[in-house]
Amino acid sequence: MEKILKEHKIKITQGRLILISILSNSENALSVDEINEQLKNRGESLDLSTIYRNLELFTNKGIINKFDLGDGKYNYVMNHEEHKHILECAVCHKEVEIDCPMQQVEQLIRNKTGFTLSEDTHLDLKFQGVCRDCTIKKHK
Amino acid sequence: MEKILKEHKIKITQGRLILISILSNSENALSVDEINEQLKNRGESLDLSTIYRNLELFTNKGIINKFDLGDGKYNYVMNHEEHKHILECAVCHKEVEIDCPMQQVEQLIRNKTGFTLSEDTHLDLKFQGVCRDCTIKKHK
DNA sequence: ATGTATGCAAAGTATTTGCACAATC
DNA sequence: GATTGTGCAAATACTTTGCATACAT
Repeated sequence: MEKILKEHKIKITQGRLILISILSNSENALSVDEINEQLKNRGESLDLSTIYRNLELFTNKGIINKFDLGDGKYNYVMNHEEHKHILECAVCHKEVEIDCPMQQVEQLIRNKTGFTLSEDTHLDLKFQGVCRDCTIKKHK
Repeated sequence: MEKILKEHKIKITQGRLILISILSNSENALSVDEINEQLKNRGESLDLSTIYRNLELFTNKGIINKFDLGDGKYNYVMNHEEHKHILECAVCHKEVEIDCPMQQVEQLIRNKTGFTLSEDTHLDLKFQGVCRDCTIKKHK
């Protein structure tokens, strides 16, 4: 657990270690409520503001991802797949890089159906698109 | 606009017609704030509670979709692609049907990058997965 | 010792709900 | 005319922020 924090140059505190541990041990995206429950289960406690502040820190560092799974609040998961995809505009050929959006889709599907997608589901995803500028020009 | 409401057996009111009209005229997912702005632009007004109640109604009827685009609130779009995908468990071959999750991905990408994905991006999406029961058995 | 993290209390934002009145079929 | 929708006001849920104290290096 310490390794993750060190790698991202985050000061090590008891609370952060526990948070990372809780997140690492869950395949599901966890709500703040669920994280709090798990803290209680371990006989620990952290203030809500501390939890939120650290989750935001971890999110900014790319350690975790947060998604709304349709329940009006955020759910947090370890960011296992850090790979990117390239989007190329079909008109002007400008390129943009995006984080693979499939982790969110995987969480949504897991949440709604209980199905765990196989890891390679998205590997050959090719996105085709048109950038904003070219979209605007087209409409003129 | 009336047609959509009639098709779903929703009582026609002035407010609902305007809401559907606003949503129909936007390719982007709109936040409640943005919907409210557009109401003002048209010289109309609806109470927030009315807006929320109707958006929920439309969502339940499948007329619109709501997504969080990473800004902590919901954004609402007409549900253009109503097609489903079949998820088959690789172990027990149970099947589950899910709404195509790509509309949310498209909105996320449009929101973050300005790119509009081509409509056929997702047509040949094949999801492979394992259902909850079989996942649990595997871990035993 | 310095800088950063935490807890507490309060505030902010998005959304929901109860109820009386108004609009629709 | 009976039922359903709306506005208003208040409540709820989630998340954020300010500040004084505590912790980590």
